[in-house]
Amino acid sequence: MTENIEKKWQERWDRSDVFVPEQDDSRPKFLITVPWPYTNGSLHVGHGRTYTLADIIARFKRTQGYNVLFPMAFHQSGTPILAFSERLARGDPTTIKQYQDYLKEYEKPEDIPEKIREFRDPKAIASYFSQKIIEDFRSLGYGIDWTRVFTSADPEYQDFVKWQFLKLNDLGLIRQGSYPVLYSMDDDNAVGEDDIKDGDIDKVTVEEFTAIFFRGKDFSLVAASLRPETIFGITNLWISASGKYVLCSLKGEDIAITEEAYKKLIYQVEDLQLKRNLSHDEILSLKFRSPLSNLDLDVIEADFVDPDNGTGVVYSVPGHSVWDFIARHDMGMDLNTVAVIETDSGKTDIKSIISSYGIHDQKDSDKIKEATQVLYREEFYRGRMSENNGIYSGKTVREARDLIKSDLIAADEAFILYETSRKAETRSGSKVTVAVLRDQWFIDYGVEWWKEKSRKVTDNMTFYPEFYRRNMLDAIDWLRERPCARRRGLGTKLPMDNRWVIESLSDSTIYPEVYTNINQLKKIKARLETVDTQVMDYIYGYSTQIPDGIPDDIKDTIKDARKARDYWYGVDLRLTAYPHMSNHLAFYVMNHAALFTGKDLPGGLVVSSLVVSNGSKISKSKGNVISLLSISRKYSADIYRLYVAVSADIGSTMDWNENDLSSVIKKYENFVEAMENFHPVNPTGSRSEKWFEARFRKNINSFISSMEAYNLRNAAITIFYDVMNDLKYAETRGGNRDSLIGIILREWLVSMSVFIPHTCEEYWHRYVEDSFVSMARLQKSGIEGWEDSIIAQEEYLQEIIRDIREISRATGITPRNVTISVAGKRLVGMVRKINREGTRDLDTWEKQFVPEFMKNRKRISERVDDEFAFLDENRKYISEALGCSVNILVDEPGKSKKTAWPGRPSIILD
RNA sequence: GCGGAGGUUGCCGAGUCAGGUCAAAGGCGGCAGACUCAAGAUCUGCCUCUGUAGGGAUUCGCCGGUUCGAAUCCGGCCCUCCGCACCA
Repeated sequence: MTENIEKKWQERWDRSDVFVPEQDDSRPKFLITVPWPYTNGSLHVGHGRTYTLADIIARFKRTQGYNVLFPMAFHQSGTPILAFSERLARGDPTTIKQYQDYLKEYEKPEDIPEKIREFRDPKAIASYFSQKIIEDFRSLGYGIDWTRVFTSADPEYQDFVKWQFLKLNDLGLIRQGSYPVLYSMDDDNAVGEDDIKDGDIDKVTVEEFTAIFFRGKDFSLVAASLRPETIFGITNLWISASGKYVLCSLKGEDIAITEEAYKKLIYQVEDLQLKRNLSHDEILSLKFRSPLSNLDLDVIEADFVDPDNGTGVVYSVPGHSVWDFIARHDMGMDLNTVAVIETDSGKTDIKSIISSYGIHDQKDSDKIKEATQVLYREEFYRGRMSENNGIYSGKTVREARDLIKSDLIAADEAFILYETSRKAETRSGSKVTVAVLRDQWFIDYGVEWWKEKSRKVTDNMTFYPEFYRRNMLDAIDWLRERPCARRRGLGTKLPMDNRWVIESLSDSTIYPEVYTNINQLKKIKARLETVDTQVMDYIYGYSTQIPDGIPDDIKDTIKDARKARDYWYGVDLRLTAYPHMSNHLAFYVMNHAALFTGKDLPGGLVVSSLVVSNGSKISKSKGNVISLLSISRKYSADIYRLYVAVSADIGSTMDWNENDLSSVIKKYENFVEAMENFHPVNPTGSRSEKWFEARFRKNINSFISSMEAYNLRNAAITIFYDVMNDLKYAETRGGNRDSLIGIILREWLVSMSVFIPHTCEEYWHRYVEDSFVSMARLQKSGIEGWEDSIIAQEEYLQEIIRDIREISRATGITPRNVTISVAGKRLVGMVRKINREGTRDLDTWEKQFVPEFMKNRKRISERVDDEFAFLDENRKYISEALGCSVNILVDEPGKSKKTAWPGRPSIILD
C-alpha cells in the first residue's frame, strides 16, 4: 500500500469518528491503555511496538463486539524536559546535536535553528513533540480516540493529581522525613541522572557509610566504612599521606576529618562547625580507642587513602581488606590478621586471595580492586560472623552489618555519612556530592495493610506473560518509602506544601481515570476555576451528592463526568514494556488498591519485551535509533504493524533487522498481489474448495482463540502465513484462486485488518461493501463435522505420496508405475470391529492378522471411508506429483508383498 | 547471593503447563529441480545419520530418576539473560 492510500484511510477514519466511541450501556466496554510517552523527543521503533500491540488488541476487541476506548495523553512532568531546555539555552553542543537529529525528520534545514531557539522554553519542547507524536501515531493507523488528548501539565489534570495526593494523605500514606539526594554545591541544587556527566551510562548512586568515632585524648578521629561489621578485626587507623585535615566540632564534640569531608558533611549533618587546621603530626602522635573492641590504635599515613572519599580517615582491617593488608605488608608491619568473618567456601582467607590474584604491593591497584570486589561479595552473601564477635557471633554478615551499624549509632559511637558511588560531576562541571534533605516528602509504600490490599488486587488481575504476576507481587513486597516530590522540575504542586513539585512517576499512577472524562473536566474547570476535592469526590465515586454551592449550569456536566467515568473505568488492559514493572506498574497497582475498589481496579496487564536492532540494543550512542516516522515513510504502516505482530511474541525481544523485514514484506506483497488480481467468481464446490474452507474455519477459530489469549504472534501466523500456504496448496490441488479467495474473503479481511488495517480497508471497500472493516464483526466458525474428515483425507493422500517418495529414495528406484492397493472389505471390517469391540470376537481368519495389526496400529486408521474411490478420484494428481503412472487396486490379503491396511495401503514400485 | 526467565535440529523460533500422534511447526538460510535467454520472483523436493520397500539408529544444556514410553514429569549440576529500587 502506498503512503497515499494509508493516508486516505486515516483521514476517512478520522472524519467518520470510527475510533471515538460513544457511551453505550448495551455493549460491554473495553478500556485499553499504554503509559503516556514523555515528550522530550520523538519516538522510535521500540516505543512503537507497545502502541502497535495495543492497537492490534484494540482492533481485535472491536471485531468481538466490544465498545473499545483506546485513548492517549502526554507526560511532561519531571526534570528531563527542563534540563534539556536549560542545556539548549546554555548552548550545550551534544544536546543541540541531539535535537537537530530529532528535528531533521520534521523540519526544513533552514528552520531548525529557530526551532532550537524556541526550545529554550521547556513548554515548547513538550508541545512540539506531543504534536509530532500524534502525527507519527496517526501515520501508523492507530485507532486512538484523539478527542481525549491531554497532558500532565493541563490545569484540570493537576487538580486531579492534587485530589489524589490529598486522598493518599487522608489515608496516612504520605510522610515527611530526611533523605539523601545527589547534590551540586556550586549550583546549590539537587541533581538528577540527566544532569550528571555520563549519568546515563555510568550510574551514580548514593552509598551509605557508617562514620565511626575513634576517641582520643584531645579529639576524635572519624573513620567512615561501608563494612562496619569488620570493626572487630581492626588493627590501626589510616589517614591520607597527602590530605589536609581539619578540626571541627560536631554537636559539641571535636572531630578530625579532611577538609573535603568537612565541606560535604555540612550538607548532611546539623551543628557542624569548622575550628582550625590540623597537622598530621597532631593526629599521628595520639592513640585512638575503637568502640566495641576497645583497643587503643595507632594512626598511620598511607597513600591509598583518598582524602575526598568518606571522611578521609579509614580504619584498617587487614583480615578482610586487601588494601589494608597489602599496605601493612609494604610498610613492614606485622600481618597477624584477625578473621572475624567465616564463609563455608573458605575462599575468603586474605592471604590466599592475595597470592591467587598475584598481588605483590600497592602498585597492583587493578588487581587489588578486583580482589576486593570478589572478597566483598563473597563475604556479604555467604559470610557469617565468627565466634570472637560477642553478641554478633554466628549472625550473617548482612544481619550483623545492620545491627552493628544501628547499635553504634544508638550508642553515639557513629553516624551515617553519605557518599557518591563514584566521583561525578555535572554536565556543567561542578562536583556532585550528597546532601540530606530534612523535609523530603514520601509515599510510604511500606504500609502493610496497603501491601496486603495490593496483593489481592494482583491476584485478581490477568497477566501476559503470566510470570509477571510473580514479579508484581515481589515488587509490592520490596517497595518501601518513595520520595514523591522534588524541589525542581515540571509538574503538579504538592497540595500539602506548594514549594514542592510532585515527582513524575508519582503523578502518573491513576491517571487513566482522566481519559474517561477529560472533556467534562475541562468544562468544569473553566466554569469553576478549581475542581475542588468535593467535586472530585463526587466524580470519582467518593460521594453520591454534588456538593452544595455548585452553580446549576455546570451540574449536568459534573453528572456527565461521573457517568462517563462509571461507564469506562477501570482499565481492562494496560500494555507496557517490562522495565516499568518494578516502578510504574507497581505504583499503578498500589495506588489503585489504595484509592479504588471493585470494577475500578486494574484488569489485565500485558508486558512486552524490548526491541533491538540487528541484534544490538537501540541507543543514541550507537546511532541505531530508528524513528517511527522514518518507518511509515520508508516501508508503510501496515508492514511495520505486521512485522511487530509476526516477528516476535509479546514477551520476547523483537529484533528489527532488514533480513526478517524483507521476508515479511515479500509475504505482504503476495497478499496484496492476490487481492489486486482478485475477481469474484462463484465457487464450484470442488474438493479443494471444501478442503480450503474447512482449513479456514479451523484457522479462524484458532486465530480468535490466540488473540483472546494475547498470543498475537500465533494469531498472525495462523491467519496470514497458514492461510497463504493453504491457498497455495489448494491451488496445486486444482482450486481456482479467485473462487478460493472468494470463500474466505470477508472473514479474512476482517481478521487481517487488526494487523494491516489500511490494506484491508482498501480491499474491503473494493470487494465487500462500503462500510469500515475497522468496525466489522468477526465470529468463530461453527464446525459442522465434515471439516475434520476432509482434512484427514488430504493428509492421507499426502502420506501416501510421502511414502512412495521414501520407498523410491531407499531403493533407488525411479518408478515408471506405482501400484497402490487399498485394504479389502474383510480387513476393513476387522479393523472396525477391533476399534469398537477389541480383539475378542474375531474369527480364525481374522486372528492371523492381529500381530501385524498391533505392530502397525499407529498408521492404521479409518479416516477415509472408501479409499479406492478417493484415490481413484485423485489419481491424476498423484501421478503428476510423482511423475509416473498410477494403478489403484482393491487388495485382498496375500496378493501383494505387504498387507494393505485401512489408512495404509500397500505400495509397489516398478 | 536472592527473585524471575531461558538453554530445542546451520541460525531465528514453536512445542514443555495437560508424557505417546515429535526427527520435532513456521521462518531464514542452503542444495537440487521446474519456469526463464538470464537474473529475480514463484512453485516442487531435500537439508541429524543411515537404509535396494514405506524402516532403523542417535538427538531437544549435562547427569541421574519415575514410566511400557520423556524435548515434555521429578532431583541434582552447568551456562546465559533480566530485576534487586527511588531513576524517568
